[in-house]
Amino acid sequence: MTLKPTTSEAFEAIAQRFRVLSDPLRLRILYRLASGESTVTGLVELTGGSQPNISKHLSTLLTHGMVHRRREGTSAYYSITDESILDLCDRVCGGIDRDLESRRKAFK
Amino acid sequence: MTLKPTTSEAFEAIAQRFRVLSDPLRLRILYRLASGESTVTGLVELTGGSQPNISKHLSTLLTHGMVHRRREGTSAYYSITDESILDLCDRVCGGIDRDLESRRKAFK
DNA sequence: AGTGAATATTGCAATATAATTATATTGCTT
DNA sequence: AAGCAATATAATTATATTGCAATATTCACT
Repeated sequence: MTLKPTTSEAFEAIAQRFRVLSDPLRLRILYRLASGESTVTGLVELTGGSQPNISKHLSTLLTHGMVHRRREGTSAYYSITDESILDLCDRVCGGIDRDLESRRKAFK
Repeated sequence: MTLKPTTSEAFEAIAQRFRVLSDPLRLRILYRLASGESTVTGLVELTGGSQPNISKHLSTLLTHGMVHRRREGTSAYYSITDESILDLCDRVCGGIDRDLESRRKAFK
């Protein structure tokens, strides 16, 4: 462990980041953006969510600096700010995977 | 990216893990447990939280497999199940750090 | 200016989460 | 078995989050 948070502000900050990632729809959006930028409409079509809902989730992702917005005409193109965010998700995925695997072993 | 979640169950599962990590007090507990197991009372003293509150947070951490509980007498010794959880936190810390650093540069 | 398309915002209802207080359980020790 | 210490569980209140429906904004085009 290289960085050790001590103040409550630090813990709040970390918790907040995790919270942003704690919604399935936001995760879906991020994974989609991993393969390149997309418009709101594109994300609406992919996810099946409503336009206002997607828009709002994108707004929170933007607020927390996880995505970047490029405006062009009436469209807004969103992209991932920091690819390492997906590394995080990947690690969590791996953790779940290992967890399920070990439970599977214990089962049989 | 090695694992790509597709089903909504998968996204829910990932989101859920992030959600467990999205509370400052739970993070504080995990960081404390990084330096070895601890009793509930120990964590109460460290964090300044109330006993029932700490107990409940430990219970959710236990439910989601992030900590292990060892009972001994009237005491319960909690420890981290998987150290890699803290790697996650560390990465988030690093992300915040880089973020602040770049903003600092942009500022001056 | 007026219309339509893309995106953003707001108000509302439902649900979920967190902390507190009070109470219950569990296991020593005498 | 009674009392005490450590932990766990309700029940309650306050707050936050989510999604939907309706509305607003912004820009392009005629």
